[in-house]
Amino acid sequence: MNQKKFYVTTPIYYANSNPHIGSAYTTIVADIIARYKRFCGYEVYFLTGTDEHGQKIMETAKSLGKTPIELCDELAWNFESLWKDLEITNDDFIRTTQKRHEEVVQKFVAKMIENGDIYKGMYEGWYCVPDEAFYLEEDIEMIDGKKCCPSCKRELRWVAEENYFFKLSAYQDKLLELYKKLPDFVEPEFRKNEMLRIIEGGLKDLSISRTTFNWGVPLPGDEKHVIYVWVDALINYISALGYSTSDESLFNEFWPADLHLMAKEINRFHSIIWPAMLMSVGLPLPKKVFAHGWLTFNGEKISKSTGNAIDPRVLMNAYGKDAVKYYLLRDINFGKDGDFSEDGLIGRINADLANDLGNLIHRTSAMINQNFNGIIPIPQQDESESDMALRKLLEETFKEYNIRMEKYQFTQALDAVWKLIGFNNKYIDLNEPWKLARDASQKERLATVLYNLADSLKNIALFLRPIMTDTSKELFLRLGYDFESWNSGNIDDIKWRTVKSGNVVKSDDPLFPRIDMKNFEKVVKMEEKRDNSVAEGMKEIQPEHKEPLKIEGVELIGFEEFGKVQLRVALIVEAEKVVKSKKLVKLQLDIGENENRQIVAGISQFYEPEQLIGKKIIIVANLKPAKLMGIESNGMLLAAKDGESLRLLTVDGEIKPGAKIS
RNA sequence: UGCGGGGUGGAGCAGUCUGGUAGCUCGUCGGGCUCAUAACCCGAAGGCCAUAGGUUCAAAUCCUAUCCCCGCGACCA
Repeated sequence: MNQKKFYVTTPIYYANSNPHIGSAYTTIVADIIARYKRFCGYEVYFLTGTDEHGQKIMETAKSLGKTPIELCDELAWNFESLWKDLEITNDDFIRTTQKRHEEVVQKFVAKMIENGDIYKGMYEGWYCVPDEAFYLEEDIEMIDGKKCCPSCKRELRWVAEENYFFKLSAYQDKLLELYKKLPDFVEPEFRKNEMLRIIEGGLKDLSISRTTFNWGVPLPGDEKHVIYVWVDALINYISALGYSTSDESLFNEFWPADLHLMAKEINRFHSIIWPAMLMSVGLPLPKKVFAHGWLTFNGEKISKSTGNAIDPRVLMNAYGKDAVKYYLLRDINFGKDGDFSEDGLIGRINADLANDLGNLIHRTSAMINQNFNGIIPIPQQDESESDMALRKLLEETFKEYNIRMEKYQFTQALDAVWKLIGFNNKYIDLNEPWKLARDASQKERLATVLYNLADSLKNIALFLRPIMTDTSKELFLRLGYDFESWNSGNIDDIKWRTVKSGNVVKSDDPLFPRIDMKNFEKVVKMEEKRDNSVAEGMKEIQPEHKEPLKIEGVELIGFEEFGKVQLRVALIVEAEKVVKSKKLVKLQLDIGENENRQIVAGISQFYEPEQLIGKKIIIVANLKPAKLMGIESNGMLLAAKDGESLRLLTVDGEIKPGAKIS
């Protein structure tokens, strides 16, 4: 028997910060796809992991006083334990610092070298040493006949750093061919078009090695260089399968991948660079790359700086895994950007889970209890008009559900299931079983109606199985099945009149109680989370978890460290709006000791220039100069910001400009 | 200004590729039912599909131009 195979991957997440709802989204979807495919009889391999090399990780580790591997260990653990809590069914968790991965990376790159796709070149250009930045020829400013930095006006130096390059440009035509041959290679379609435009616009060779730091995989043949993180990271998809090792059985079984899932910002790496790399070493290409959209949270973009990077566990613990998963898939059209809001989640829970599904379960089991002592009765052979309609709808739902799931259109798949749920509620009204129950001659009809309803619940449980696993399982148990019959279920068990008569229905508390908004406190409070208290709440909710590593702020700093920041009082002498800019105001400051200072601040939405003149504000006096819209800024003013409003920090009473703050 | 996404009844969205009665959920209003979680079922009101041109027998859908909103970057050091 040649069993159908399916290999699905998430990106490996960068071990630079903790998982949030965004990374959870990708992983949850991958998990649902894996579960669905298994349900359909596929042998599935599902891979996720962490990306642990690169300069950023080195720097983050340093700033936390840890070694890179200590940082990675902690963060990898945080990811792994989150997936465990979410009951993600990944088959492997790969870390790029594992030996099994690093060895494959070296072999892979060695092969690229062997095939003549890597060459040593110069990464060169006009470099501003103080700014640590390269500038393009067209951006350079000419001052006194010298090439100068457009930002700080200092003279630029021609700098050349030795690097290895991958001949990505050589794969332009082959990639175009690939996109032409497989129109569905990249989805959604608008993402494919985006990639096509990038390819058509011309591909530059990719610098794939670095010498300025060493936290990475050494380049074979020239160990001064480490391999560029992205090249390193992408190879995880095959290193996890044991490619080029003594045991290639997984690789032979599952490669090429059926689906690489990710968010849109890293689509380019998967749709252009990765296929080119595989072409270079002569391996088959993945069958599909799917780049989904971004989530906002309550309408705001998710970012660590605004503090709304919610730990998914907070929501899962408060509302239940299934509810959150249902909401994510039902309300956010997979592929496009979408908003995750707690109100939306509660709305779905009440309308769809409590009112429609939960209530259907409850009323059905209550009637079976009342009329048949909880035993699922035996139906009559005949089908009434409403029975036939129910049967027809079940068959249509089955088709629609599978078509949609195959295309990763979860919203539409769930929509179809909920139409079926809705019709079952209507079916009850059409048949009025409470009236049948009062008429002894209608006992058989009553049995049929209730049997059909129980049968529907069983089918609904199966439809929901890949997505709402706990609910599906619980529903099976309530219908008198044991765990084993649920666990061994298969998509083809979704069939008309196959629930077992004689099973004893368990009546229990409502599966999804309604959430009464009046007496309910939301888990995420927009105000509080800004000061990190979500992390506090999280500790309480799940004390069994090791305390999550805190990357952003909160850690204590020493006095000396604070002392490095020089704060001073400054008098605003002049203020003018920067032309053509939305936010910038240029300020001339008196900072005492006969010194004047120019700074540029992004506050024009909050203050008119006239209001500013004469104000005494607080500035950071020893900040590196920066260039904003071509204007030099030598410092930064302090201001308090709360959502839409912003107020400057000032001093309480008279004090000379230039006074130091300590 | 670049790149990308979007503007569809009060709210949130689908439909746009492959033109042909504008659909779903929530909300509102009216009715029904009582097995059920103040749930369920039926009905109604409410949209010139951002704007202006064009193609067509026919445009939310195709073409052109414009306006507005969001994300990233540029200017939030």
